[in-house]
Amino acid sequence: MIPKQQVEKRVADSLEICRRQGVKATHQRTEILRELAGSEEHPDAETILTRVRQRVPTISVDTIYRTLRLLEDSGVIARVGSMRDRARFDANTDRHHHFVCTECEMIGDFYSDAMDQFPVPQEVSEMGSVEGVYVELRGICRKCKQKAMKTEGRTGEKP
Amino acid sequence: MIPKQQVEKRVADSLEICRRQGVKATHQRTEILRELAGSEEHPDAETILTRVRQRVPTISVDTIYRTLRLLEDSGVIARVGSMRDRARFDANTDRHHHFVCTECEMIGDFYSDAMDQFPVPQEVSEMGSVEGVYVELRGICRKCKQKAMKTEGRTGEKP
DNA sequence: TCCTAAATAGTAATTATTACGAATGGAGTT
DNA sequence: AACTCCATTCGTAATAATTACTATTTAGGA
Repeated sequence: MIPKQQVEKRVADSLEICRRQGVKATHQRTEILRELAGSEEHPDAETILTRVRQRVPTISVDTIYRTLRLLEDSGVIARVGSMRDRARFDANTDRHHHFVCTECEMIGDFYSDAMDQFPVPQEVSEMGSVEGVYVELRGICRKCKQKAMKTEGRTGEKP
Repeated sequence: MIPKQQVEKRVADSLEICRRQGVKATHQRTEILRELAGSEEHPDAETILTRVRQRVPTISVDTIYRTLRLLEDSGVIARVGSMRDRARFDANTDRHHHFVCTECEMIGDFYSDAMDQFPVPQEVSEMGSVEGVYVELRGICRKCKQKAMKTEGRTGEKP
């Protein structure tokens, strides 16, 4: 669980960045941001909608999606996760990367100076100018691995 | 343009990998694979459908999507591109990464030993076992940058 | 050749996301 | 406070991409 104080700081910082870009800090935007900043699980739009509705019961689907796009464009949230599933979001603006479990879709954050400081290959410089990096490590998380072990143990058993 | 010989080799190799997994090499699958292997632009499902139809006029939407999923699961093609747009595909199975233009969605391949050999941080090892890496460099491609320059030149002009 | 499971075509259904039009709300002005 | 103006939101409809269904076809082994 993320400390409340930390959540509020992130919300305040993000809204400040928005304001500097002329994006107003409405009640709905604040709550969406707060929901995301307080979550470690990188929720999808529907999950965010359900949760925010507990506090803002009339919030609409349109507002959720519109706001998520807006916040993404403003650079205070990011879209993460393998593209085979629905979009998921992250309000952590610190430079970091993600581990994605291809089994259960769990997404975890991690930090890596090495990955942050990639040398941009010549090849790429010739294609254009690099402004961001997205790194995703994919694999099987602990939980899923254990589950697989158990299931494997059963193979060969009589029914 | 990719040399025909190279395309055919890629197709043959991919089908061989499929067969070893018990996946049959049907006409449709072969043509979808051939289309992808012969393209450098990382086409989306619809584009693949249109192009393959010139050779296999009766191929269905279902077959395209089903096959793309199957080939992805078999590991002979990959899903690429920023998740804000539709899925795009790549039949290049050599270890490589992508540069994506956030303006025009152009996708270019590049190779980088440095990125291939990144040390997996302890943090991540604790989350699970890493089986793949997806790296995407994002920015503005040459073409779009030039276009932006021209447009910028116009600002301030009378209408 | 014949058999059987797997694959496909054509179409319908589902799901996520975006768009629309009326209504609301907030900042600045008088 | 009342008024204006423009952005934002709500509720719902529409769109776009992807997946599912069922009858028919096909591949590949016995």
